[in-house]
Amino acid sequence: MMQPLSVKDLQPVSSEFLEQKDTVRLARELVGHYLVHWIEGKAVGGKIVETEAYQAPHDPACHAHLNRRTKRTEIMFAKGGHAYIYLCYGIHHLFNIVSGPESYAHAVLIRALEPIWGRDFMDENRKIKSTHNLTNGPGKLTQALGIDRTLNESYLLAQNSPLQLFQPPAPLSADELMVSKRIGIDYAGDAKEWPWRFYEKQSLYVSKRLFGDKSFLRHEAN
DNA sequence: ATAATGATTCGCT
DNA sequence: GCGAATCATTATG
Repeated sequence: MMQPLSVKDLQPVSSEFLEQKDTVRLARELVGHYLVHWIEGKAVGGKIVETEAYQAPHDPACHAHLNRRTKRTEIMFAKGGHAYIYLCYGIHHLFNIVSGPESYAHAVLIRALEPIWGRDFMDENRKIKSTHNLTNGPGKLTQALGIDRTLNESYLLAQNSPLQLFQPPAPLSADELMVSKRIGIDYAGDAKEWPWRFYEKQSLYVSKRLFGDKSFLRHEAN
């Protein structure tokens, strides 16, 4: 059977990949990639299984809607590969990968992860029993990985970045992927219907599935 | 299994 | 002040 996947065997992503202008496509393609937070030389992270695209200027759900520049949104205008991490509901740190060329305020929210490396560290951070609840949500995964706003604005492609992104050994095929509307943006009018959320169909580590997969729900209850 | 609610801080009007 | 790209807990059927 397969050896456990080692970070050493993975290729970092390219700057071209993260600077592509089509951020919806990037969000789709990032599913299956690997995110690592290096903590005292140890890898903590896993496979990205759920993402959402946010794209100024025409996306009302994007913090930089209409290209509004504030202290908070400024980093979204940087070139792809920077981290945009902000505090949500006063409690949760949400991790985004800034994307597109410089001056394009685009980002991909990382919503769920399949835990692979540093499980002990994650368990300790999360203090929760079920492994299915470790990283299946944008606030949960940052807590598990120890990601907070001290890492805001860091550049993931820098030589010794504490946060790194790696390519999948093989790309995910189209039939392994699901598309849905984005979550938690009811205030965004029309845009709340846009199909800009992507997740791995059979993953047990997705935050919220579409209607109708009863067999999964039974599985999840364990 | 679904619904309601409190937590808690920051950005912005 | 208001509301937020969320989550855990509690209550109820």
